[in-house]
Amino acid sequence: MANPATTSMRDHILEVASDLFATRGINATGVDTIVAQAGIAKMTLYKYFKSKEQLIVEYLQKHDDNLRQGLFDRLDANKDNQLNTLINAVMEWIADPEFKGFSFINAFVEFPQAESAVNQVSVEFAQALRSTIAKSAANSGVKKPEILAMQLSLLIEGAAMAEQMQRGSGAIDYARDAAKVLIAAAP
Amino acid sequence: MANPATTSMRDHILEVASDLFATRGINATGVDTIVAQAGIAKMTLYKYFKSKEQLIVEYLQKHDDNLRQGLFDRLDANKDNQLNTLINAVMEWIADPEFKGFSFINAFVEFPQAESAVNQVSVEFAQALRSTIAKSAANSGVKKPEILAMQLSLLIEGAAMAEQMQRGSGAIDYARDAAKVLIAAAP
DNA sequence: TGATTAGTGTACTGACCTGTATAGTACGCT
DNA sequence: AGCGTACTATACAGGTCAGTACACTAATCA
Repeated sequence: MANPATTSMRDHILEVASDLFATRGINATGVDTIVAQAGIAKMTLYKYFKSKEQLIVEYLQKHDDNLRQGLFDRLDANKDNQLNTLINAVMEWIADPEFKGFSFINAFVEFPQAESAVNQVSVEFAQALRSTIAKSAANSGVKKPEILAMQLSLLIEGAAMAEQMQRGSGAIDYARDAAKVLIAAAP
Repeated sequence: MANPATTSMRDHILEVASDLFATRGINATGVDTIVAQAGIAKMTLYKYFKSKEQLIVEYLQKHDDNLRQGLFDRLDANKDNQLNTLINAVMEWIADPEFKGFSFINAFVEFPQAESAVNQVSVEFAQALRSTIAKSAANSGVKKPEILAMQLSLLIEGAAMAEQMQRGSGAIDYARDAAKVLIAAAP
């Protein structure tokens, strides 16, 4: 492990696992791979996480926290024109070369069964993002913030997929333009 | 197997596999499961398909053909207002309770590595859908059909994901509304 | 010094994976 | 009757999966 003093073992493991989940996919990443990449013993992983599923759920949680925190920081810094600020922040997030897709979408696809805890958590986070957008819309005086939020989240999720599938396709810019049109058209 | 006279063995296998891929996920569906569900011997599967990967690719191809054919039929039946016809057709496709997501998106997520044949085929089909939309846009006299097509495809893919994650969320209707706004705003 | 704690390394279990080998059966055609 | 084809059933190879057992080392702290 690189830096045991500043980074706790638990965080280190979660970080390595997150990176592998994001780049290779969740199901395609075995526990042995995580252990090897983290340079630790398997027992250590299972000391901090009771199962691979727990690791996955915490990975989703972490990504959600990061996204959420980034958005809130931007929104706090720019109190007016919240909706555009939010859209710009999300699009920059997607445009980052390190972006590997929204983890909750990927996890949802990899765990399609509603009984799965991973599936449930994914759905929750998708709804949370939508409700964050809705709050911004409400603050901007939009009459039916939930509807606009849904529409914007479609654009956002679509842009994330498109940009993942074909980097530099222009999806981000066109999504931003479309968002502006939809925002302007919302009562 | 149910009906060997009207359905060839090969089609039967592909049909069973497609159903399992769509409902359980591709990686989560083992060859043994397909074989058991189809009521055949494993050797028979490998007589018709040289690998699981080939089965996956043909599954994607089949779904793409179905979607494409459905759209063309609708477009042929309604020569004017092609863009709205197309959007309506896609949204009905998604609203179908049997709809389990666009297979090319799910496959792309399950096979994130660009080297994978499944990944490449998925990207191709995503682009093909976009170019179908672009043609309709061009026929409708839109100035920059590729841009509008990209925006509409974001909405479509987003709506597919949202409807998958939460049935009856209204995503479809709001996506349709958003599409109308974007189409009206396109030069 | 001695005990506790954190972590390592290796080997293992039992299940599941894709793909193959092999022997046998059912049936139609000539 | 004899042959070829299509398919089945079972077993297996070789690998990977998640998760556990156990003996070991190194460091900390009383």
